[in-house]
Amino acid sequence: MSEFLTQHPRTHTCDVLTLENLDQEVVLMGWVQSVRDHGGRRFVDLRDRYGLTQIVFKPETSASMHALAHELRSEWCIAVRGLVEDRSLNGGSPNPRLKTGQIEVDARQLEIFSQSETPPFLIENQIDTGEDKRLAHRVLDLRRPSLQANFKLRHDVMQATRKYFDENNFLELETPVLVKYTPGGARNFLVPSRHQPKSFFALAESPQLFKQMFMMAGMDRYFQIVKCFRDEDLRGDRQPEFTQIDVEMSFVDERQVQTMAEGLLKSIFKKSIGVELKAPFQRMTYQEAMARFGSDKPDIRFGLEHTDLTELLRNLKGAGVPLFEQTLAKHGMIKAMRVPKACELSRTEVDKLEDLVKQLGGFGLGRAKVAEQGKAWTQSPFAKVITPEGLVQINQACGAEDGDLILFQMGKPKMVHTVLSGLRTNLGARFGLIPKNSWGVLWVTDFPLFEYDEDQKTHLAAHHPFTSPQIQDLEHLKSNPGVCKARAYDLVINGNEIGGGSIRIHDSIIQSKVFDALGISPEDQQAKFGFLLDALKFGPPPHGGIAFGLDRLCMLLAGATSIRDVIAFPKSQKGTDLLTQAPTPVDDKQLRELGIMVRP
RNA sequence: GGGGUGGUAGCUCAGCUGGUUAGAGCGCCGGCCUGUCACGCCGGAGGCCGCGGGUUCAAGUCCCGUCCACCCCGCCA
Repeated sequence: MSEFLTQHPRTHTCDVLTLENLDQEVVLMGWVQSVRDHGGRRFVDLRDRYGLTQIVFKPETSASMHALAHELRSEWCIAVRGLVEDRSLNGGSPNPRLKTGQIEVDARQLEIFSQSETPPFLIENQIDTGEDKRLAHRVLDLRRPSLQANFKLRHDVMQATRKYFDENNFLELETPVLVKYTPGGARNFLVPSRHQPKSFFALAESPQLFKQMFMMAGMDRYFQIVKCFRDEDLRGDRQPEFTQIDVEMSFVDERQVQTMAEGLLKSIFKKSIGVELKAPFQRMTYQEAMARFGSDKPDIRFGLEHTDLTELLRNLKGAGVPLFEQTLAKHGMIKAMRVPKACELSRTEVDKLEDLVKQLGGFGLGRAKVAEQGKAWTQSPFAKVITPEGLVQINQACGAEDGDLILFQMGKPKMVHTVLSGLRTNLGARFGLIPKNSWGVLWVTDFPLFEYDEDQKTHLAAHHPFTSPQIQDLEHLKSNPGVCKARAYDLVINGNEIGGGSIRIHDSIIQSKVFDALGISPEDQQAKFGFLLDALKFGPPPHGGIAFGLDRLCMLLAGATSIRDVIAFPKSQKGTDLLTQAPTPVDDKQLRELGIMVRP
């Protein structure tokens, strides 16, 4: 039994003691950050969640404790009782970098709760350890002050969220995790049913339909901080299980959902990092975002905008450049990005950009350096063949002046946008064009309702099949689904998709038409979504909502570069848990019980 | 599914065109040290060079395969 825990409970945390506590007897508990042993003076930095406090062991205070302190090693868990002393009165010097740097605790009593093996890496903020090792020893990794700060921030975000929605009459309601499997969309994790052999649940990829049914049930305003599961390939900002702030409201249009979301974001930014966001947020249509930035989640904190040259060059019949002519003949797109001369790129650096282009799926990188008052190009494969008129018009369209570099990309629009926006992000970061401590927040609106899938030769829902079409497009649902726009909106922060939502369909006739456009037969509609269609028969309210990626939001607020730094126990990129080694095979007995046979 | 980067001591990394006994810094262990806080000084231990093949008189180094981590494309209604 610990004498400390029964007789001397903790009196303070390691961040609070100052000269105001002089001569008080205090009890601190925590981990040994470091030991500096001078023989007659032994210094220990004691660390807990809150901070560091220096402990000093002196033979004249306690010879036995001074001797015991000799045993101490990094990460041992200890308790210390002693008097708060002024460092500078003891022949020492204050440490201005520590909140508690004016004082030290002269230890009269030391208890070692537990010893520690030598940790595989240092517990300090500067992380220079491979991520696989950090994840394998996640408990130690989480002891780092920087990660502890991340999780404090995550807590603050969640609390701000709950408070905000509570104050605005939202109910925090829960939805099932084990749900009906529905094909389409993200791959589902499957859970075999023991009671219903050969049948499976899916883990919810989002609470979408349940929150809509809450609206139909008259709950009026719903929110939930909820885990979602998607069995897709991972990225730095994507985990197979992640957390959403999920919201749904009745009797609203886009603007009201967005205003509510802006209030939430303002509150979260204020309470977690003390930043005042200005609302309403900037707005941009999907079309404009793609045209100017080649992305539906543009980082608007810097320039390097794109120019579409397709029409211009079509009018000029390719302007003498065979590559342009071929692209136009194949109905491809030609876009350019002006890199101002301030962003100096050597020829070899531009050559290296070509590698990036290929990584992004492009074939090559057209280029031209503007010279002679915009009358000539150098360092360009097009320079010899382009018509003078074409050259001048391209320069003008791009706003390019002498010394500027124009980068070209042409082909299928999707590829052109992927490559050019990838280049933009890369160069923006390389030239430090992104202002520090700035927040590029915007709504992207007017998304297409459908995307055409070239493999399946069919239209798929761009957002999800319950998204309401814009009213002027209703007539095109059948005849020309490709032009229909959705009442959908994304919230983008610093080039990250942080949230997305829509106004939903509350009219069963329109819902059927959308299903028709998606090529889902009436029988399938009934089999897959019968419960929803049924609910739509009983007076559904107009409703809409939004969901935010809590992990991504916390990542941005924490200044982290990976979502894994704000998830306590994340998975590796292959979806495995390096800490517990999950997933693992299971016993035959278990499989038999579930009626499952595993292929060898 | 595809492309890229990396894997050498506990950690971070160096190791050239293949050539003696594979190095450094930090950490670790022992000793000394009464004012450190990146403490200092002296001494010491520590290696399946990711794994499996191959080429060669000789492989950390070259070739093939494979595993793992990370980044990107596809994918993520």
